[in-house]
Amino acid sequence: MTLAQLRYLIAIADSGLNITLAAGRVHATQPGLSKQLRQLEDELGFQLFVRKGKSLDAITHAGEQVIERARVILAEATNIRSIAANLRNESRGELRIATTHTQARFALPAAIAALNASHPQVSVHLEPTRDADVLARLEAGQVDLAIISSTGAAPTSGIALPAYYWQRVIVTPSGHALAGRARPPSLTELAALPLISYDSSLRPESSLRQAFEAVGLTPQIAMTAGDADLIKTYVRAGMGVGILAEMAVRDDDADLDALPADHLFAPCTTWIVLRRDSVLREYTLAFIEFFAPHLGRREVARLMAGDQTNAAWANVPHWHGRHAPSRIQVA
Amino acid sequence: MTLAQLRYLIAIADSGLNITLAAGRVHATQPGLSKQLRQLEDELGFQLFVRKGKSLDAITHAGEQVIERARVILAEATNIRSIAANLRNESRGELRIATTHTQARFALPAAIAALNASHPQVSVHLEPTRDADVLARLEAGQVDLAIISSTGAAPTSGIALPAYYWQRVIVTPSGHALAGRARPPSLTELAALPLISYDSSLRPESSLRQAFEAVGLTPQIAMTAGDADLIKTYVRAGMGVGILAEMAVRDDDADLDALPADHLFAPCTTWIVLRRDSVLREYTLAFIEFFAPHLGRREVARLMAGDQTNAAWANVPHWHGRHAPSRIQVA
DNA sequence: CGCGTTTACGTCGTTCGTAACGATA
DNA sequence: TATCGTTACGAACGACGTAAACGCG
Repeated sequence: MTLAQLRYLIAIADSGLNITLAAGRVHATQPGLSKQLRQLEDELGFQLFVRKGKSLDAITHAGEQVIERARVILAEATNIRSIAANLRNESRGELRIATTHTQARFALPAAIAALNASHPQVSVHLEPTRDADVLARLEAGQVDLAIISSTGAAPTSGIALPAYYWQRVIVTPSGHALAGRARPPSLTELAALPLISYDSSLRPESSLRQAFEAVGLTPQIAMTAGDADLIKTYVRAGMGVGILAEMAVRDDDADLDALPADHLFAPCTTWIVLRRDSVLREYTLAFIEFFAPHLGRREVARLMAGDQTNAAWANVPHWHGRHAPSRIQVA
Repeated sequence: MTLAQLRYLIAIADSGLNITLAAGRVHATQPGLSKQLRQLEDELGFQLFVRKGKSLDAITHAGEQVIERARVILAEATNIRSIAANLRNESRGELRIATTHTQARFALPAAIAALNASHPQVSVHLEPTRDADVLARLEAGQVDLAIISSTGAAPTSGIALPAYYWQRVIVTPSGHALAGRARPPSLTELAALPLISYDSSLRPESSLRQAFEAVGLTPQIAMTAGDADLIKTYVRAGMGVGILAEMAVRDDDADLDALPADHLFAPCTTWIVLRRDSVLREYTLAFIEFFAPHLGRREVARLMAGDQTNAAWANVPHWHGRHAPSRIQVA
């Protein structure tokens, strides 16, 4: 058993059991991986994968267990290299972030630009990931940190640092009846309109859905999209009223009206999630502080060490606090 | 960085920074380790050890961190091999146990004999370890399980399974005044006598000491020894009254009188402690069940998974329950 | 016939042990 | 001078890549 064999094993598992693809990803040749996999299986004395003909068809039960352990080994090996890189003030490196479209499009650019200015040698990889898969990618070690939102409690896997709070807003075409009035819209009024929101609002545990159901209403979701830009496009086209994150409404949306909806829906928290026991590169800490200024090196170190005292929770800002005045109308 | 390099690194750290000794322990040559260590340091770009002349003098701060990570890596590599060995019903193996003298001498022999009968290919290594170091050796991966006693709460490091309860007994030479009476001895009476007990009873947090101090008495410890046999020897010699674990009093101590002391001292619990996230060989589970029959495969699996429901706690036996009638007089 | 895996083979790099050297107490 | 670590060297092993063969859809 060697570190290379374990690395190949993980690459194969993460490439959908396609050895050729995995070989490319680890910058090696396909016969090399094939042979090393065989040798590992020989040494362990059982199959890690189920073969169908010559191809790999599935992961063995024992294979799953081994892969789980191998991930820990590779993560710790990376940690050791991070310790070394930090110690020698190595400025190059990469930062892999798994997050959702809204974060990547509206919340992250400022922080990434700042990081790029202060650490030009760091290449940032934004990995677009479906909501449900973000934490899995983090746990699998495919990314260095995850940025994800939730209503209420922090994600249970990994270590979650609260970055900021945000609210939903109601978006209509400019001049829509809803926007002109003195009184903010109610849930009942919204339920009568065709709504456009994120894909995740179709899930029964969606906080949007739950807000309606709590008062016995069923929203009429005319359309969903994974992407705030798409939602805005279809709102412009008159397909319905958009409900989306306040970060997604910007100055260049002059042809849209945005109404606050914090009286209707519970606030959301955006979390930075880190792997437990991971050693962070210096630039990762810098990025975290750019993104969430209340999370300085000291606070992150304390939270990573498992300190549950909520000192960091006290200063979590609302999204507004850190950016140019929003276009959201105050009713 | 290779697994071998990390193994050598740990061996050196665990051999008191003596490379020659470490080389012997990993069955390799001294120049080999020396070179691999240098290569690892070159790759990481910093010194893992502080040199004094040619010798290793201390571990670097960064070295400590790397060693910590390397231990995790090696432990997980061992776990993978354990998965494999279990899967192929490998009957050979070794079981390394760190424990105190009393356990090794009086509590473990039956379980080890039973294990040897059912798994003759398993070689058991009893590692005599000072009380305070038992858990450190477990965490360092030098042993597979630790067996340790405490009054009250479970050890915090690792996963502690309660094996049995026990009490202290008062041991006197046969015919001693204390033993002949109708009433059991009081703390006040004991405090007036020269006592012989374990080394650990000198520590201020010792539960023996605390029992006396709770009622404002200071015991007169005439002598301590690490070893119940030594204590009994000096009790026989008339040097004083022994206070020791009930397991240490056996049928062949006919020339000693033993009085129960559970009305004076709080009960103790003996724990089996396992590393978190360790994969146990089948024979380790067998051993645990021999030693503590209420800890079957299912219970251990549940506790290892982090289940905090105290189902296993309900059936923890007292030492008496599992052995031939004790010689301890019931007052 | 294309895609993906395995087999075969030659080269290169690396590790390891032996032996000699060096430093330190 | 004994102990421990480093350097030097040669042999052997093992990994890797290229090229060709094999199976499968």
